[in-house]
Amino acid sequence: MALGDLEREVMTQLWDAGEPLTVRQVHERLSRQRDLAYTTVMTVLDRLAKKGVVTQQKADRAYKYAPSQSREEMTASVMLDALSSSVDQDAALAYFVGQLSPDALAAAIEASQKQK
Amino acid sequence: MALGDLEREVMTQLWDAGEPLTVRQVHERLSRQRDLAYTTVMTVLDRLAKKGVVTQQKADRAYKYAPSQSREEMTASVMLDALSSSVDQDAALAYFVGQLSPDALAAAIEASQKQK
DNA sequence: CCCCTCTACGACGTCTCGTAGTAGATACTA
DNA sequence: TAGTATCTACTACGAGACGTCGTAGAGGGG
Repeated sequence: MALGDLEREVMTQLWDAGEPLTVRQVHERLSRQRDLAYTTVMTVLDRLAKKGVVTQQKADRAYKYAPSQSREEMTASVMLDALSSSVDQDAALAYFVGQLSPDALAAAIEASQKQK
Repeated sequence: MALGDLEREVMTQLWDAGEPLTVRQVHERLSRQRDLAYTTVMTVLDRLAKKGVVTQQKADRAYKYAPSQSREEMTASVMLDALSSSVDQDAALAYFVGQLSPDALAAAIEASQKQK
C-alpha cells in the first residue's frame, strides 16, 4: 500500500510521538511546518485507518490514532512486497544484497540476531 | 516509479522475450491472454519510455523497445528506494534481514559475491 | 494512386490523494 | 437554557496516474 506525501508526514508524526494522538494533536504538530485545515488532517487519518496502517481507539470524545506498524516494519514489508513480486526472488535478493555496503549488511545481520 | 498493472504485464513480455520488441510483437504476445487494442499497447510503451524504464531504438520503420533494467535490478532498486525513504535505515535493514530465512540470505550473499 | 503500417497526439473514465467545507451530534459554559 | 466549541461523518473538487482507444498524418509497397 503506497502512501502519499501528506499521508507519510502524518505517519511520521504518529511514529515520532510514540503514543496515540488525536486529530487535533496531529494537526497541531503539522501546523508548525505547514498550514493545513483541521479537516484535511482528519480526512487523511481516516483514509489511513481505512488502509489499515493506523488504528483508531475511542478515547473520551475523540478518536486516538496509532500506527499499526513501526516504521521499520512498514519499510521492511514494502521491501518484502517488492521482493515477492519478482519472478526470480533469489536473483533479485542477491542483486539487492550486492548493492549494500558489506559493513551495513554485516551490521544489520548482527543487529537482527540480537533482536531475538 | 510505480508501475500499473498493464505496464507490469508489458514489462514482463519484454523481459521474457530477451530481445527488443516492436509494439506489434508486444501486442501479439499480450493478445494471447487478453484483448487489447494495438494503440493501447503503444501508449503504454510510450509511457514506459517516458518513465525511463524502457528504451526505444529505431529499427526500420518501427521502434523496438527494450527494458532499461533487468527484472532483478528493478526489484532491487524498488527495495533500495523503500529502504532509503526510512528514517532509521539501519534499523529497517536489520528488521528486513530478520524476516528472511537465514538460508536464503546466505545464498544471496554468496551469489552476490560471485557476481563480481 | 490506394492501402497497410507506424507514430504522434488527444481523449475519456476511474482511482488516488491533497485539500477543505458543511452538517449534525455532543458537551462545556455563561 | 441558549450559545459556543469540539468531534465525526459525508461530500466535493482539482490534479495526476493509468487503462483504454480513436483519429490524423507520414511513408513504403503494389
